[in-house]
Amino acid sequence: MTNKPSKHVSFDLLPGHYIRRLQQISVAIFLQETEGFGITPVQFAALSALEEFPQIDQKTLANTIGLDASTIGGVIDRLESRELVKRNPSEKDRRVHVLTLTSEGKYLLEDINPQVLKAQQRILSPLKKSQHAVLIEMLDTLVNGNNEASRAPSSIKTSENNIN
Amino acid sequence: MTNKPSKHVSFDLLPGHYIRRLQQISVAIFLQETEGFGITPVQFAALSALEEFPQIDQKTLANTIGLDASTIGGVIDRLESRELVKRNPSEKDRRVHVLTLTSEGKYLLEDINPQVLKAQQRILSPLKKSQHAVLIEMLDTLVNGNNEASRAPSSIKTSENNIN
DNA sequence: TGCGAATAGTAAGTATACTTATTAAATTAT
DNA sequence: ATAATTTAATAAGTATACTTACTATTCGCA
Repeated sequence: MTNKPSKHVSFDLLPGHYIRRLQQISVAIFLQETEGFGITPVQFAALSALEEFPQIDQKTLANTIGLDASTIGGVIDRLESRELVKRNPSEKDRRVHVLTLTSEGKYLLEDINPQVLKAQQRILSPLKKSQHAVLIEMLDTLVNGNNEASRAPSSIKTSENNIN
Repeated sequence: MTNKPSKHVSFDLLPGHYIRRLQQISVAIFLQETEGFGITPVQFAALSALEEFPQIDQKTLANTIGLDASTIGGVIDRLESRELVKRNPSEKDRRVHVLTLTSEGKYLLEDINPQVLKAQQRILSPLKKSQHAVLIEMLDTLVNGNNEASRAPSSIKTSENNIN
């Protein structure tokens, strides 16, 4: 490594490069396995979060799935135009749009879930089964350990006592 | 702020979700550590690849850093407008643009390299030192093991799809 | 040699994902 | 109570990153 003529960095040894490539691959596999649903990974995350936490507003949803406030609007626009999600004005705070899953949204989630799981397994498939949990654990450590670096930190993880 | 997390949030146990979040964080840290250079991770990868493999064309560069052919054009546009890179017509093949690093490009690479290394260390910092190589190894396994899933694989051509 | 196939690059369209700025509404401070 | 601040959402601008479609050129082969 130090016998290289120049002091350039071999970009393919850098974690950032691998992380970017893995994200590209992860998205590609997700889209392949969920073909026909027309749903992106981010849209799926939004729908899942809405199923788990109904009636949340856009900002909370953004924080939950790790998105910037300015990004979530477009995501909701696309889900709303397909009537998978509804935007309702809040009575308590007129700035807020309360989000709800429609029945179609719920049905789609049910249908797509097995395919999403298949995609996740396929992403991990080059690793030995015993290594899957090790990787997840490491990713969790990296994401939560670098929480402050992200614009949209998942604050729900750190504030309460649910850290395991 | 006070949104109650569930013990078992399905989507954030999924590797795809962690990978997406880690990519966001990785980019954010890169940009923080290289502030003032105005260079993105992809642009850095392109410059590094050009330093290592001078005189390559856009397609080869795209394959080298794992980018789609339609994405590399814009990246080169931006680097060329800052005169970090030059597009030269090839004499052998008039379709091809041969790329070269300018002196400014080389100087910038030299200057930015320490900051890039710092960024990479910061990304990994939540892990124990002994785990760094384990993670890189796993990422390498995942990226190369899922090579065919990516649009821009380094060498794989799906010769099977001659179906017209 | 000539013609269809393949290739390099570009363009248009869609979807994250960020930044800063703006608007409207709610909250805090004086 | 009014002013200052904060907040939720949106908008405009930039940069990946993909898809399909298109042009220009080169290659393969009969």
